Amino acid sequence: MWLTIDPRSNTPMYQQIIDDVKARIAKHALTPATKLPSIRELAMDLTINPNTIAKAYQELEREGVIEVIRGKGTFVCAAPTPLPADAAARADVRELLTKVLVQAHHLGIPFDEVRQELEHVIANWTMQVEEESP
Amino acid sequence: MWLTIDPRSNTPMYQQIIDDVKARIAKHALTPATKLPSIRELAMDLTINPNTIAKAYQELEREGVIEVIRGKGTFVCAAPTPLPADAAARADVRELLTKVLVQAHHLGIPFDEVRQELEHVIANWTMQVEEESP
Amino acid sequence: MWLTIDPRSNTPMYQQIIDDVKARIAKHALTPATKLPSIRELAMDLTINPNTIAKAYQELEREGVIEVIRGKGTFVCAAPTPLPADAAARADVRELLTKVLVQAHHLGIPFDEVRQELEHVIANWTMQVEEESP
Amino acid sequence: MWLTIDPRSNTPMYQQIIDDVKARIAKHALTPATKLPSIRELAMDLTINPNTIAKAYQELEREGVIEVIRGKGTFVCAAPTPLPADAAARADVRELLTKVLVQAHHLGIPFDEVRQELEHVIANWTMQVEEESP
DNA sequence: GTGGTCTAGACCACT
DNA sequence: GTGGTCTAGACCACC
Repeated sequence: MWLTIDPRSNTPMYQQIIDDVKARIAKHALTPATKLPSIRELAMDLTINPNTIAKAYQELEREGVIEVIRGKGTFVCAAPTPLPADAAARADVRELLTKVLVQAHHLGIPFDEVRQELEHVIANWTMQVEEESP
Repeated sequence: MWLTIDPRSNTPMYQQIIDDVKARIAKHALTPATKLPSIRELAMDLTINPNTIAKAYQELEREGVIEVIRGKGTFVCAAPTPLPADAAARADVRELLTKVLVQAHHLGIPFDEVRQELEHVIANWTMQVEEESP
Repeated sequence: MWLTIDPRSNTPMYQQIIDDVKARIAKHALTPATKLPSIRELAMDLTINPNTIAKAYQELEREGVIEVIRGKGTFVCAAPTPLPADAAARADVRELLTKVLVQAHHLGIPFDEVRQELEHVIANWTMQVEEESP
Repeated sequence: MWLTIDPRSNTPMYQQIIDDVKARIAKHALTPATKLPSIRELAMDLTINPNTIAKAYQELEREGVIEVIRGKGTFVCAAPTPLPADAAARADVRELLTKVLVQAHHLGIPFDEVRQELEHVIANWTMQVEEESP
């Protein structure tokens, strides 16, 4: 019903949870004010330690993605980032894209196909919510 | 004169070396058969432990990016990956692009701007070789 | 009409109530013998659990700030602390001021400005009664 | 030799460590590039769990106060905040000072004495490095 | 019920 | 040697 993580991945489990929640929010599969499962609940579900989920939730709260209300639960925040257009943010994205192109080159994929893949991913946005934690 | 790495970064130093070499190759700043600096040389240059560079070179060789010839030195390999168009490779790129879009969303950057940034990075390819691992 | 509390804050709600009442008294916005709203009344107003307000009132009574008279209501006490000048109290204030200066340092604010801010706060005392617990 | 914390305080131990390190830096008892004791070392010294210190160090790094160099240790950062004068920072200090004055009022300490105490604390800055974690 | 803190002890990655 | 992650299980504060 909820997210699936891979304990054997080289990216830590708490980070996988963070990434997955952020991905779900970006894809509108998780809307503002939605209540996330409680730490213990999710821990049981994933059969991992509650501390690991607590760490993920704390980091997400620190990033302003979710908010914790004492004794009530944790909820998805309203506005992700109301800033109009940050230069640092654009540089950040540019750097990520550079890394994608570097890897594409070493996989033998021409830039044209990267463009196509980007269009493909954008077109199917909000559709695939499963599978994004290798 | 050669690559610059940041010991403070949370990405391990050996990984920074790997990323930098692969980026230079992708940008044709390092062409096949080019000789890389020796481990000791580079270690002195960066004032870091030779073991760290050895680890990076080993991993690069394992990936088929460079070639170590005993007694001669280490050299950039010829063809990165001559496969025409691997499905797994495309899925790999698609996944990376998904992550970029997720982060762009949380930075408040619309998809249009991501497209623009991709074009910008492709247009300036092979030009900027400095600075991509902080 | 009355105090406003923030359930999102990391300081507990009952503590916010305590702080707010004490601040209002210190600023003479609440004078001795004034009747506070009843627990049920306030609970309805803030739409929070009556237990939370009861806890705050209990603590305020324990500190001698307010007085609960069964069947009549709760009232602001007369003299906060008539002691002339307690050494322990001064040490207490000194410690708090130390913390302020430490934080000011890490915010890049020189001590001169802290002095100015103190004068500013003292000058505008009893004027602003809203907003001091987010 | 190093900091002393109180396990029975209502402020969590990891927070006490954070506060103490920041206080020492503010008082120049800890200068940039100084190496902090290792997690295990400090854990032995304080006879508390290494995880608790790890949490404190991580938070301090997140705040930009210290920096971790993989496999080497943790060090005090150089510039705390080079910003000239932030309005939000001043408001932050103002809010803290308001709280100090509120408490001073309830302790029966007049504002004049608060002023004196502030001068006293500033005058003796960098002198007392012991005792600030009640 | 909720999340927050702490302990004990383990394993891993990096230098 | 360093810090980073995870587990098991405990206790507490808040609502």
